[in-house]
Amino acid sequence: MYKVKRGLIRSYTIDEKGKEHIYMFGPENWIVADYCGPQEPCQLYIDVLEDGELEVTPKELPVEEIPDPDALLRRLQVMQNRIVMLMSSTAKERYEHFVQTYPDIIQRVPQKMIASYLGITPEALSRVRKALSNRE
Amino acid sequence: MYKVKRGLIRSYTIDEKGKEHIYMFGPENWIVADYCGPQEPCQLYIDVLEDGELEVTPKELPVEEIPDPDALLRRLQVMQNRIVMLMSSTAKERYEHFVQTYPDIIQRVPQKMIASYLGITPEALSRVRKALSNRE
DNA sequence: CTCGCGCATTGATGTAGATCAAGAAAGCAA
DNA sequence: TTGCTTTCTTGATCTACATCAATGCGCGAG
Repeated sequence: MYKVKRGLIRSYTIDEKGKEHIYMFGPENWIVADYCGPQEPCQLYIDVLEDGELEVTPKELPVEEIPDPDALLRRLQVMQNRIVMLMSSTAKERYEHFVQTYPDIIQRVPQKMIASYLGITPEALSRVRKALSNRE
Repeated sequence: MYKVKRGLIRSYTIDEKGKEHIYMFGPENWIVADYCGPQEPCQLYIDVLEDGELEVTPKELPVEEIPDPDALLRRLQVMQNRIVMLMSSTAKERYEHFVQTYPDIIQRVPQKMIASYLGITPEALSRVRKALSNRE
């Protein structure tokens, strides 16, 4: 469980076909963690995109001492939105939503990572962007 | 925030095109809630599939008094899996995973709801099932 | 029983986005 | 600067799944 003080990190999985899927970005003040059970192997990888400073919490911590329970609720909310979005929106809609929600992140990571976060290929994202910029 | 004592409930959204998307099923001992912010309108609907008994917690409850914080962590884990799955798996893989994970629910709800949970159409689910039963 | 209605199945066709391949730009090291 | 690597773009084709439409199958109400 990492709390980002400065910098930018990402967490992602690699599926059976070897493809990376970005699960979330962690800019300043976000908490990034792999919430897997106590014994099961975690399925997320985490790495650093921009140097910075992290605060690490061991996952053995008893639940009662979770530093910021509100953050958990906010996280649930974000994930809920993400699921609804993955089920009901097109690539274009998802991208527009991402731009609105995380305008700063767009500047800070390569497009292929945004594509990966959105669940589409870099090619598809490129075309979406083109379509949007054409119709101003 | 509902805790299911007996019975079966579901939560779902309705998108702009009027389509329903089942967000989760709530069998015995599950907690179902819409984790939206304090003011924003909730986006989930909840209704009952099998009569039973619910325990209701008002959402104004301060975070510290959340009855079962472990449940929140488990929930995060389930949602994490769901997101990864929506991004990386085909309809068939998602269905197989669902069957393994919730074998009982399959018996209890109509297929169209399972399709909706998986993010596919009932027709597509029907074909997936046919394909699976053909190759034994 | 039988009528009606929601659910499941099946087929034909459409489409968003994936995949493959090849260039063009943009970093970045030396 | 030059060259090398990585990212972005563009086009052609392919495929999983959606959509539309028709048919069959329970099942509950009358």
